[in-house]
Amino acid sequence: MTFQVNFKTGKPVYLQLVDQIRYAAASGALRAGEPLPSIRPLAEELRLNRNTVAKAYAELESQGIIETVPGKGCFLKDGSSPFTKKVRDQLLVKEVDEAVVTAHHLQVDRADFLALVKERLDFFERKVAAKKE
Amino acid sequence: MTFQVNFKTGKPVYLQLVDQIRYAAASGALRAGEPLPSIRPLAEELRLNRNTVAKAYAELESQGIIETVPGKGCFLKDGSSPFTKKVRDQLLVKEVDEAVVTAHHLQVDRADFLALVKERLDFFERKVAAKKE
DNA sequence: CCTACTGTCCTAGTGTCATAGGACAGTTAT
DNA sequence: ATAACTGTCCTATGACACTAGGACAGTAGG
Repeated sequence: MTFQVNFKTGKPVYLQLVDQIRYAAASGALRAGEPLPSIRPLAEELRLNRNTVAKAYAELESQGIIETVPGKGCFLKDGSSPFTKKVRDQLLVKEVDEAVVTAHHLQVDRADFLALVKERLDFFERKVAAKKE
Repeated sequence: MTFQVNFKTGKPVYLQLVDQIRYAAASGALRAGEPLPSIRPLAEELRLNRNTVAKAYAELESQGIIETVPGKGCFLKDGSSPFTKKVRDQLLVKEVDEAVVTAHHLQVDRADFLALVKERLDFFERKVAAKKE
């Protein structure tokens, strides 16, 4: 659970944090019900202002990924996406299309692309399995 | 070749244009060597400033997708990605991972996700084929 | 040459992002 | 009750991205 932010990328720091926490949750480094690092200590460790970290957590809560309990802290929610199947597909199609369009411009053909997708699915599944033992 | 931008999304307008032109190129609406709409007329049609459109075109050129000829205009380049296989995979992995992580949080399982990816690949292939006739 | 078109550069105005610190409400243990 | 935590809200400030309009350079055709 070690995060890294970069000021030079142009991408807002709080969104970088959001991505990394989403990634940590999907790869099993964080599990449902576990507490996230407290805002102030994490901000100090990353040399950020507490408000920047707080903004990232607020964004994660609005995405339904974490839950904050007043006075206690923030915790990773267990599954149960708050969206309907239709909305979830809309969200996913958007991201999948971006990858497909990029593959086209990079001249990566269908077979190579599918192989890459499977490889990354395996990668995450292995990570989650390793954490469960 | 009709584009639409939205000021309320928070995403910079010039990046929305970049996405749409990338999409148009990948789906066959634009083909290699064809000229893109001129900056000023397109800006007027979309009610944007010329520089906003110009910035989108500059970004596309830096991505190796279009080519601008001084005094003449901008044209869609033919394939031949300027990146090595290794760099291309790095770029793709980043986008694929984002989709995989999102799928995890949306509780979409491996089979459904792979089916969606194949469906979108088919979708683009059909569009390109339809334009070729 | 001159006009009309192409894209580009330069300089402002506006807004967002990140920092900073003060104050507040809820929880927990002493 | 007190102290030490948790997250939250507020305002102010500096840096930078986005948008916008004027002026400029290259190209093509009358």
